[in-house]
Amino acid sequence: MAEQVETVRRAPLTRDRVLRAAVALADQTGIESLSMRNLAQDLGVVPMALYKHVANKDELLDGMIDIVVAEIDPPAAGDWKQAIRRRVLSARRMLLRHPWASLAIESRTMATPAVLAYLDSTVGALRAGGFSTDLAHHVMHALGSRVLGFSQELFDASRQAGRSGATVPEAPADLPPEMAARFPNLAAIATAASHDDDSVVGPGCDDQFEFEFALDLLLDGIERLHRDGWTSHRTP
Amino acid sequence: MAEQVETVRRAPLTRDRVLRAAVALADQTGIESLSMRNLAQDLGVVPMALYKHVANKDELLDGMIDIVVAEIDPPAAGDWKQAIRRRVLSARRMLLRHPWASLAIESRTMATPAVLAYLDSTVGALRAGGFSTDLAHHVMHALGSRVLGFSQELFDASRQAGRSGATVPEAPADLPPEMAARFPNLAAIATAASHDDDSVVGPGCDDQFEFEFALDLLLDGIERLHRDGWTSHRTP
DNA sequence: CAGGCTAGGTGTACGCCGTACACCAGTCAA
DNA sequence: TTGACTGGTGTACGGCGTACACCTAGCCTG
Repeated sequence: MAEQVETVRRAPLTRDRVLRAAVALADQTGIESLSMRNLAQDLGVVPMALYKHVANKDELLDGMIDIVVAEIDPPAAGDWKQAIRRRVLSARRMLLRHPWASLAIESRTMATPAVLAYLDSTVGALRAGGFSTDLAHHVMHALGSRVLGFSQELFDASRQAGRSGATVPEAPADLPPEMAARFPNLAAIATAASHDDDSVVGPGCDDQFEFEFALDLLLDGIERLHRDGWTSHRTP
Repeated sequence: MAEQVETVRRAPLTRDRVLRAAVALADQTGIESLSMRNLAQDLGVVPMALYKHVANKDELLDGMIDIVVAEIDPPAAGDWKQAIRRRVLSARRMLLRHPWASLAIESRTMATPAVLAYLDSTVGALRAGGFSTDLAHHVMHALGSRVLGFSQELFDASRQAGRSGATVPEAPADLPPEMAARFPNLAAIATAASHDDDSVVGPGCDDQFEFEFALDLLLDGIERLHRDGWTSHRTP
């Protein structure tokens, strides 16, 4: 009386099993050799079976990103500076564990829930530290591109797939109300950017300003180090 | 007496014509629809003809990167800070003109001549401003990931295609002598990193340190703004 | 128990991709 | 004249994402 007809019944596929297998495969063999066919083979299944659990390869990648972003440590209590620092370093460790992730994240349009949650709680840590929404907004841009390219172009749609250089500001595109409810801190800085400044030419998020803000922040710091004769050697 | 047999003799392909057509195509239709077949069609030629001018698609991408990187303004004379600032902003304008370039650059191993020349002359501007090679080295890392992801992992090979998380430092991998001669400033900071510090655990470029250096630079600047109640509004 | 619905795995097929390989038409040096 | 070399051609192969039709097992309802 054989328990099963002939083979040990394989555990049934689930979306989660598919995504985790995809992450493992990308970790081991690199993102460029992650194909639906290879992934299916890893799972002992025919390629088309995957499409019962993810809509297509893009959605698979989005799901993988959500999984690894969720690995970033939650924000710690206490001093905002320490909290942010730890958070960013945790994100970096995640990226080192999953070398494909950084490029994958940058190449997506990225509005996945886990990414938004990550950004939102980071903004939350800033605001808890007493930052104005205005400053928190710019700080997120400044930090963003450092830690993963995250949030760099979060608030405008102009980045889309390589549209020719037309840099029309486009719509302010603040979060839809359902999102705003789930991510209040993000909503706060998004709307802050829109209504704060009547003086500035267009509404929405001034990408150029953000870029120069971060750049000048770096340059001023660098100038200070230079002036003070900074060196990485501990004095002997 | 027809001048040509039947068709107006098409201008002969050259490597440069191929690369520029590829850049134009990527600008117009996005990098994801740049295929050897589409490119060949644009040039009025059969796909395989391209391979007489570029070895393969990866080399095509490298060539495209060289072309757009060469568009970045050369460093201006005078104040280092102004010079770097202008340079970085020029690079940014290039990236806005060629939206595909930033991802393309980050996904390559990137040791292409134009990229190295760009980095080298930037280091040169710093040194001309009196920076120690030590400081210039760290500054390049701090600036690097801001402007394009450039130089981020320039001096180590560990980034390679998604090798599993093994973060072995690997060989210091300073420039081969022929490269060192062409890019003296790069060579200076590369070797500076290797021989300066006997105290540090391993030789070579400490990636983690670079990352924290840049991060702390940002955080300190941010802290200062926060303390001073900075706001982007001009006082009314 | 019969019948049918549905979720999930299968098989085949299509059009795209990069590119290996054999070929061929001019041009030019010997 | 000849023979090599340069650059464009044609065919073909294996891999990719995925549309579409199919099958099967389990369950719900009568």
